[in-house]
Amino acid sequence: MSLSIDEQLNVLSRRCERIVPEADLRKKLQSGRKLRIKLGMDPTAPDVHLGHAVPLKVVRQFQEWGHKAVLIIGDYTARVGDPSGRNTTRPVLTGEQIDANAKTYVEQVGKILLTDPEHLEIRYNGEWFSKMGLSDVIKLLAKKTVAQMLAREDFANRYKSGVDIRLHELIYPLMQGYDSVMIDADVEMGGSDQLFNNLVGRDLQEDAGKPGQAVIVTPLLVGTDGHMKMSKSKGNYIGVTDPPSGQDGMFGKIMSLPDSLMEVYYTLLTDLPATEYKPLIAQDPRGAKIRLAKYIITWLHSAEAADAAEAEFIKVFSNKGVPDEMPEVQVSTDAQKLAPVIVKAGLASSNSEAIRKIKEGAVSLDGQKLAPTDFQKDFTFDKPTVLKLGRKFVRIVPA
RNA sequence: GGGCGUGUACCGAAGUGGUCAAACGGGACGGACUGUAAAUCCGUUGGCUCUGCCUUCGUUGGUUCGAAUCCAACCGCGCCCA
Repeated sequence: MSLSIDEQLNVLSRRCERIVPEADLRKKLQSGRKLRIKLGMDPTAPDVHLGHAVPLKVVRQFQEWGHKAVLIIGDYTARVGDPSGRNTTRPVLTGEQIDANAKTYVEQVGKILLTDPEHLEIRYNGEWFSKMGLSDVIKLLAKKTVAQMLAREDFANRYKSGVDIRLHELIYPLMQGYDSVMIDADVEMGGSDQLFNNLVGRDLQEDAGKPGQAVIVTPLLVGTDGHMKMSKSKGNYIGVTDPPSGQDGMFGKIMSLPDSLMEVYYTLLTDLPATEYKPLIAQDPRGAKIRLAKYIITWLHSAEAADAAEAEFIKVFSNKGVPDEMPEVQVSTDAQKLAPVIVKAGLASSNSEAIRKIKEGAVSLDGQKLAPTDFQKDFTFDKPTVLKLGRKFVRIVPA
């Protein structure tokens, strides 16, 4: 349990892209104090995914060494509403939505972190921001210059390429940094895109006459598409509460990852030694993927769920079978066209799309592929029937 | 406040009076192949009561037999000047 400081830093290095400044972190670890490890989350969407899991795993590591995680829920910033992304004015979230999101956050984060009060403190930044007056805000703004803010890479890029930057976005780093001042963070965790914001926190703390936090950033996890950062809005994420199997389950999502991602996923999401997974990936990429899928499901669900998911996967995809569990739609027993049924089953968003899919040969009933002209036919469902479109299955049940 | 630009489908981007539901690329989705990988090939990518009809090219109103294309006003965005 009592690793030397060097050993601790070595453990951390697996998931840390940068530690700034490393000497400072070393000093904090040496002090023997119980450190406060800050991690901020915006409750704008209710899903925690594997991309978040990377810094969370590091936080968990700190917890196990006896330190305390401080989770900041950015309720105040969410309440203001972030209009970045020009054409989609994001609706301002209501207090209830934020509370609901925050609650599920804490639940989901609990899959990864220790949640007892000794190890976890949860704070909402509305606690201090809601009390600030304009003069306080101006004082905060005066801490930094425009040039300093524009030094941030993504601001600089947007500015250069003419994508607008709203003024409140410029002050986000300051707000986030102010959180660090208020909770006396010793260390702030984040993805590598947070480096700038986190360093602002360090500056603000020192400016306030407090010790500055050390900043640790983790690599960004690439999403299931294989090239963009995992994020909710890109739809390329694996949620920590996703079901183990099924069409949107973890097993399938992990199996469909590009091989090129295997090594990073093993490094960031498992604790297996490189000497073990590297040869595995090289020799048997498919086996490596199955092992990874089972590892992650065991971690976030259970070993039994992992076995079941594997069995299901082999049955459905390796042996082209039919899954045990699938969503059901109730449909009347009258003769009817198939397209509306496909829409009702959620496999297409319009009749036209459903008809196209039939014409493309993507649709089958009980394993019988439909002919392109079958969209004109009437079908009668007097017994349960398995409808398949692409990889997705739905059971049609007579009502 | 002034000048100059610009606004096309999920994104980028053609199209400057009819042959435009709108080229092309990316993405996405399907099919073949496979390891639900990659690569490759093929198809689809506004809606509908589907061999036809309806609605779309920032918004509204006009010109015209006919407009994404011309005119006007308005709105958004960018750059420059103040």
